[in-house]
Amino acid sequence: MTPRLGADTGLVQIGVMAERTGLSPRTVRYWEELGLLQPSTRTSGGFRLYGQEQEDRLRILKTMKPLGFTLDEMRDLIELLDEAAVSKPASRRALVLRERVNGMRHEIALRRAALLDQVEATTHISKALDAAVGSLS
Amino acid sequence: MTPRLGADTGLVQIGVMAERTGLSPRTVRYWEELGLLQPSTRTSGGFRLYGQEQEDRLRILKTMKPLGFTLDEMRDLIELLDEAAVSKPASRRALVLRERVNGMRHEIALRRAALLDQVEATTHISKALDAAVGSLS
DNA sequence: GTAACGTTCACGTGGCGTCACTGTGC
DNA sequence: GGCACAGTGACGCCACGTGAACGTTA
Repeated sequence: MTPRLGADTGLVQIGVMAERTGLSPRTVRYWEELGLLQPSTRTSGGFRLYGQEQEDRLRILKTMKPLGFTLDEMRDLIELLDEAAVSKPASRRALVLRERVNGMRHEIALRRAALLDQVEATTHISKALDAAVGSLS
Repeated sequence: MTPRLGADTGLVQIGVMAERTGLSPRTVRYWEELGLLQPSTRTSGGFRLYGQEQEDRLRILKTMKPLGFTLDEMRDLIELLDEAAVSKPASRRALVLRERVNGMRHEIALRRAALLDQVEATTHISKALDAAVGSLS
């Protein structure tokens, strides 16, 4: 009588979701605690259940994290996108959101530039290593 | 009678060096504690004195840090380069060092690839933001 | 019955910042 | 001799987790 979790719902428990996304269950719970995602529902016994939407979100988060955003910033961004998705165009709210999204884009452009600088730096270091190897040959 | 620190020696105290390199004195001392650099000498009273060589090293370290290396890894790299600089070519030691340098280069290539992936990721996120803004207009 | 899940709390780590107090030096 | 700067040592902090303990669920 307990509803099965199988193919019908497409929902999985935290362990499966963790495995799929390459995160630890512990980390998923931690991110939830910070407000980055909610399980789509829970079993009557309290087990978290996740669907495709959550998996997508986890992958996005996992991708964004190494860009140097803090988890709090990522939560803000996600809230922003969620809100934008349901906000009426041309509303006053939409104006504010557009403003904030532009701010984010600027921020991201800065990170991007920083990343490119760092790529540059790797070539410098490689050259230093080449020089070191050169003196050994 | 106390030796002057002025133009003759070119040596400066930690505060000046910190300012020059954009690091805090605390950071410079901390890096020393981890073995990343030594002051070229000290005053009789114990003040650290730094020269051009240390400044160069600090700049290199500062550049490398955002590439995702830990300070310990950076210390290893520096030791490696120092040793390579004084090691006889064609010695057995040189062989080992060349090996390790190659390992490092591989590691750096991996970081570089990761950085480029991250640059890619910024464009994806930007697109997501574009879409969000688009739905608001 | 056992593996996975739940919560809560504490601890660890890297990389410094920040006292607090003492010593140096121009 | 005054005042900024330097020294050491210890503690604090932040972000990001990772156990450990102990009970519940599938």
